[in-house]
This record gives sequence, structure tokens and C-alpha cells, in this order.
Amino acid sequence: MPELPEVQTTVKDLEKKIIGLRIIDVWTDAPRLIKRPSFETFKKQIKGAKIEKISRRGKNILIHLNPKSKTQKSKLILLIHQKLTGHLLYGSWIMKEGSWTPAQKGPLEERVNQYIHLLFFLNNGKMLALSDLRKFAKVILGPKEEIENLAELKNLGIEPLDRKFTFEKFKEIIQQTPSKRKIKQVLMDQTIISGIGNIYSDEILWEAKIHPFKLSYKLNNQELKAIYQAIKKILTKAIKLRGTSISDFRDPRGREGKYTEIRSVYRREGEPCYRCGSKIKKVKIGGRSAYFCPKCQKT
DNA sequence: ATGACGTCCTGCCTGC
DNA sequence: TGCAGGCAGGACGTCA
Repeated sequence: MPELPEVQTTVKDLEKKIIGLRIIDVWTDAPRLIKRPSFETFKKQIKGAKIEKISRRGKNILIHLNPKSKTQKSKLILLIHQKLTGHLLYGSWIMKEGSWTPAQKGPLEERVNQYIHLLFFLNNGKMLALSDLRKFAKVILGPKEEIENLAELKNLGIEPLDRKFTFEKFKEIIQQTPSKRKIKQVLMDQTIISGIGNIYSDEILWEAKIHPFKLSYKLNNQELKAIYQAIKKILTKAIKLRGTSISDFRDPRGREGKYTEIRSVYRREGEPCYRCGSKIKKVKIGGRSAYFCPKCQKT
């Protein structure tokens, strides 16, 4: 599932490919992915728009557009949240027997093609595709100010790789959250820190040697410091390795992320801990799975 | 107000 | 063998 490192990889790759291009048409077979406006309006507003910028906020991708229409004075933002199985892909496809098939041979010759549900046709002959097996992805188009004021962006917590995210700030945030929740749940709460999901919360807690069940308000200074440093370290390393493809993340060209190979705990149940050799355990926290080393992660 | 749980969706895996 | 049922999971809505 795309978390901060995967979304960052996607955004940085797309930046090199699609800035300056125009969207000349749109196709979908799953209009429900577009939460607003209606697909009809969506298509009308986006046709002819020029892609000016692409950025990330939490796990959201923001594509900044300059509309063609003179009646639309405001700039637009296309917000895409890939949720669990969404992929933004860049390439060219042709419709063959009811499904989109890559026009050229390459890494895109994979399952992801089968699940393309939204396509933007660009003025260089290429396409930007949203592939999504489970159709959970969320797409919203609207004027810049409106999108920036959406609750889903406004309520997001601090960016963990921002310079403003200092240890003092982290400590303050955690201590301001008088929550009886487990640290894993707090790390995954997007309104506290944005961008961390199930994979990296497990990886961070293993790195920090903290049990996922540990209650966040009970963490002492030393433990908080360990978690803080692990957040920075793990996310930075994952970005460098272009993300994790344990479920099915692919970059815009269909390539896998390499963090998968060096992950410590996520989906490694029964396999040895790289620190102490104990078998990695899997437990449930609020309906979600959590992987950890029962020996070196302390409650 | 806080936290727990159900919901969306579909491929894959398990077990009878 | 075949098929029903469970599981995976981010974020939001609902409920206690």
C-alpha cells in the first residue's frame, strides 16, 4: 500500500515526465472513483488543462493544473489518494479485448494494467493511468483554494521529513495527545503525523525496539527519542530504495520498490528477527495486523 | 469526546 | 474438486 515513501517516489518520478503537458481527454470505467465533481463536469473542467506542478501532502498526490477555459479563472488541483492498491502509471496503452494493454514492451507488462480504471490522455501521446484493483482510490478535482481547505488535507498532521518536525515538536505532539491508544495506532493516525501507514509503523517500532502495544502516553523520553529517530531513518531509507512492493506498489513505470528486500518485520511472521533471531510475531491491533519481534521490542 | 467497529472492493488463500 | 468464507487494508462514517 502506498505510504509516504511510495507516494514520494511516484510524485518525484511523475514530476520529471508530465510537467508542462496538457490533458487532452479523460476515460474511466469506474466513475465512482471520482468523488467530485460528477465525471461529466470533471471531464469538461480538466480537458485542455496544463499540468504545472505536482506535489505530495501526507499520502495525497496533488496535481496542480492551469485550466484552459477562460471562464475558469481559478487554478485547479487534482487530488489523488491511492489508498490500498492504487497506482499512478505513466506510459501508453491501447484498448485490446476490453482491457488496456501496454503499447510497448517493458516493466508495465504486468497485472497492474488489468486494473486501469482512469486514464488521462496527454498532448505528447502518452497517458497517465490510475490502476486500482480494489477501487478504493479517491480522486477529487476543484479550485486550488477549495482543495487546500478540504478537511482531508487541513486535518493532516505534521510532515515527518519536514525540518519543522524536530524531536521537541514530536514530543509535544505525542504528549498533547492524551490518548490511551497504542503507539502503533498513534503513528498511523494521519492527523498526528501524516504519511505513516501499516508497513512503516511496524518497521519504525522494530527499529526503535518498542512494542506496538505500548501505550503512547507511557513512553518515556528515551523511548520517544528512539521512535523519533527511527521515523526519520526508516522513511529516508525507504525513499532512497523507492518504496516497498510487499503488497503491490509499482512506480510510474511499473517497477518495484527495493525496501521490500530489507524490511525487518512487515509480513515476516515466523521468520527470524535480524537482531536476536526470535521468530517474528503477528498480532491484531484494531482490525489491522502488526508484526514485531516479541523479544527485542519492549512494552 | 474518545475509541471501537463497520464499510467500501476484489483477488487470493484456506478448509471443508 | 469446488466453492464458501475469511482476509487484506486507509480513511471515513457511525455508534456507544
